[in-house]
Amino acid sequence: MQKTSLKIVPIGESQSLKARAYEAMKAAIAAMNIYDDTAELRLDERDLSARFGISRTPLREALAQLDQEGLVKVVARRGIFIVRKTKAEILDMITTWAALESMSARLAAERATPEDIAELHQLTDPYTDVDRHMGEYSDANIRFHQAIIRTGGNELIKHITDGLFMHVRAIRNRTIFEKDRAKRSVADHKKIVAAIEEGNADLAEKLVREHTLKLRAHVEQYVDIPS
Amino acid sequence: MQKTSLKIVPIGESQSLKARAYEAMKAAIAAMNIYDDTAELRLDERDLSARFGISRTPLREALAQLDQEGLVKVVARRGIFIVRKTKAEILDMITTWAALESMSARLAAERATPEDIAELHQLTDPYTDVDRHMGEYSDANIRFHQAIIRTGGNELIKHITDGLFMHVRAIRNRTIFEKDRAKRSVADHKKIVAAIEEGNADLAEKLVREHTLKLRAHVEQYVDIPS
DNA sequence: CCTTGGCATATGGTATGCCAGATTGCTGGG
DNA sequence: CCCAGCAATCTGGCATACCATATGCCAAGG
Repeated sequence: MQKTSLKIVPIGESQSLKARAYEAMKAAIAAMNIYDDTAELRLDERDLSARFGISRTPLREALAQLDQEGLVKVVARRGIFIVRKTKAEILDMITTWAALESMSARLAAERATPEDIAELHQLTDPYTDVDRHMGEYSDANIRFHQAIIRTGGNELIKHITDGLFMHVRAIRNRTIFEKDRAKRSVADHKKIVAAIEEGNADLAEKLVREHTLKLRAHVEQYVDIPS
Repeated sequence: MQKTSLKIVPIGESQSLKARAYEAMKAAIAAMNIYDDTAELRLDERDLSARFGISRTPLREALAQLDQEGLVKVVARRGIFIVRKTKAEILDMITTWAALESMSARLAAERATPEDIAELHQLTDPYTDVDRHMGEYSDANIRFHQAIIRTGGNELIKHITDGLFMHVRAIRNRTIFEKDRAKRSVADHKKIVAAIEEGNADLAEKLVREHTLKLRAHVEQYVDIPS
């Protein structure tokens, strides 16, 4: 090991235009909260490439990826459309999330470090009196679920849930604002942290699964997804 | 109803070159059983486009999708490489599969029709005397797991597992040929079918999870993945 | 005023050519 | 004989031009 080694860490972050277009598109779609407004969901290749200042080729490659990912749908000679999931698809997403996060909770119970536990506490404990922190809790709630997945340490699960994140976030944000749900959510979270902390994998998995399936049932019954 | 009505051709749908290139590439990769031979894993855009008889543009879009899917990795000015998963990634895949299939088993237990049950039996019962049917069983084994997922009825889970399928299939095929594992596999499958048949969701989920995690443990301990 | 056929236009699909970075191999100096 | 250095070449990235079809407007015919 050289003592004078430079920390070159080539951050010379000059990604390809394709990659940048992909990120930019994804961020733009995420920022528009697909399910709230009645926003325009039609896109135009030429317009986008002009606004990004690039040619259509790299943009089209980015769109092909977003298509593969299900965020967008390109229809020949018709246009490019931001995909709005149907209610059935959203329920499937929540179920899938339940499967993946509950498995992560199982893994987390087996391998969480004290730092991981501390983080989970930090995302839960301050909200015992949830009424006073509604604004923040919505965010903490989401970060809590991501923390469990991260603690589980399965990169593939993280990758897949990242793809679902945009949609699930929109749903969680929409449903958490009923006071009762927030209160029960916090209570659930505390039990989950406790189970992980004591290394009870079966219990942690079960609690997370039931917590998320509760959300699923709620959405199925009460939430109206415009189509 | 006119007697001389035209038999209008259904659709006459010709896919885009991009879509066809995508399918062709995927099939080609699947057919080469990535983990067995020491096959060439470098590809060349120009060569491929020439062999497909198309230009580079649609091919590149297909490759961008395969990249997004993780099947292929394109490196600027270096080449395109078929991705060989590392052992850690394969273990993550099996774990993810366990999460998704066990959730599917839970759903299956709640909604399986008599036809679904019959199919599961058909993929299990004939192999009680597994020694006599090793060749077929390897295939039936895989179809069994896919049948559970299909019966679960969650399209997203099906889509995700389809993406993992190529890799998981290679692993299952490689590990099933130890007679003891095959025998225990059949026994596990029978219990799973029974649990689904009697609508015991908790049990079905647990059995599937443990079945697949058993595979994970086996792979972790005994299978060597060349890198 | 309604129907109908065609033309203009919009929009994604494909082909092609050039660019720049990376690789490879040859050559000339040591 | 070895190796540094340069140049030809390989390879993916990007831009541009052209193609094919879906839509919509409009005019001609009834």
